[in-house]
Amino acid sequence: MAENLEKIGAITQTSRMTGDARRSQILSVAIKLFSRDGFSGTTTKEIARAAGVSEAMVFRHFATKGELYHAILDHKTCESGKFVLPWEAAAQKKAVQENNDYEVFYNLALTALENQQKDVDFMRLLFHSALEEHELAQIFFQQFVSPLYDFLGAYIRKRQKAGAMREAEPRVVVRAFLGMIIHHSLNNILWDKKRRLLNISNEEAARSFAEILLKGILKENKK
Amino acid sequence: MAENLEKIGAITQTSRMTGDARRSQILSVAIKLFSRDGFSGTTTKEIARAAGVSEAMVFRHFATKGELYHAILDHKTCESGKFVLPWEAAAQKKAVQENNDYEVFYNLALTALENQQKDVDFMRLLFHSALEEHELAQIFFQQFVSPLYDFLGAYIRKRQKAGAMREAEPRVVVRAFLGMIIHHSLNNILWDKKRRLLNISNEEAARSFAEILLKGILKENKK
DNA sequence: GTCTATATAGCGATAGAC
DNA sequence: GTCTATCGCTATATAGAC
Repeated sequence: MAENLEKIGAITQTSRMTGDARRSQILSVAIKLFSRDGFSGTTTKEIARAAGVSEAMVFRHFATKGELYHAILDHKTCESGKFVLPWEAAAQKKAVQENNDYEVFYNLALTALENQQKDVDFMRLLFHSALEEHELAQIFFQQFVSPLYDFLGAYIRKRQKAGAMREAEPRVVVRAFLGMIIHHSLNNILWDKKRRLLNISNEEAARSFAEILLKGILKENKK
Repeated sequence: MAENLEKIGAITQTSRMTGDARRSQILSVAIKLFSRDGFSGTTTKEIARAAGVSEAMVFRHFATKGELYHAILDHKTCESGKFVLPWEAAAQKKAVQENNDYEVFYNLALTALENQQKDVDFMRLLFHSALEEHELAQIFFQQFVSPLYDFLGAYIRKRQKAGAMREAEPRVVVRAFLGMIIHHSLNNILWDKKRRLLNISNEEAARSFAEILLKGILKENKK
């Protein structure tokens, strides 16, 4: 089913390693494989081979295949949680305070796009587990998506009260904006790398999306 | 792995059926199962059980598991191709001719959202196969997504030339708009049914998305 | 810590009776 | 057209030597 393990970047370090080193090495090849083929599409044999150890070693470090998968999800959710939350960056806080709408949306879009591009494996893992209705989807949802809705929703509400934005349900606006970003990332991951339907830089995408959200595409404002 | 086959709506018709009837019955339960658990996550035994027949019957109708999967994808791509293409509807053609921007985008969004809601199985199947890099993704892409970019892109270009829309790469605008729609559907399918992050009608969503795309959310047009 | 060898179960797929 | 029975294979997981 999965042929070329070389592409996985299999570490052919066959010499003896410390427990922890081996453990994280197994983890790292497993991430690649699970993110490529999903949980049931990946075999422990493949993982062992890609890590350059016997299957028994995998089961020494992780009692079951499911436990290995969980370890990855935990690891990834934690690690990503740290670097993905864009609104905690200093620049973003400043933009929010100064009501610099464009900066707020542009920064968010750009940070998200870059992070998603940096960790394609995590994106694939997330989608696989969402489809499989694995708990990662829920954890990620609670830790990241939900707060993001709150943050952006609150900002929009503030700007509406200030009379700067027109009336519209903030959560719907958030969904629209996140939709542009995530759908674009998803396209990049799943199609565009081969099919080149749309080939633009992250900066360009972030700028376009922020402008569309704020100004729309019509020339005349016919409200 | 997959416990409650009852939820699949397993047909417990055990009496003798005609070949075609049995074939499409197997197809229909297989659609449910594949869309829920993906290709490698679904076993032929489950399919047989859900269809109320023996495994041997499944293999009489479909030589291999892969062939069954293909039959589903073909079937679904065809069937959906017919009803999903929104720009062929009369109302949509009229709106395009009359340069009724709002109607064009609203109709497209609403049609897409309704179709996607009608056929959740197909959406899940599509995502599974996209992640698995199955050919359905490519077929669907060529038959549906690509023409949609062309259609909407051409409309936007026309309106830009007429001076009604500001300069912006049409394909990026298309991506932004489709992003809102598809991401919203995806959320409905994967999360919202349980978590109720955002609970709005398709009409409301289509209206909001069309308005955001066309007018943005700012009150003043500060170009 | 790592291996080979193996247990056990479940998979896709087939044979042959009815 | 449908079944039971079973094959050959591969999956996860374990035992025990080094």
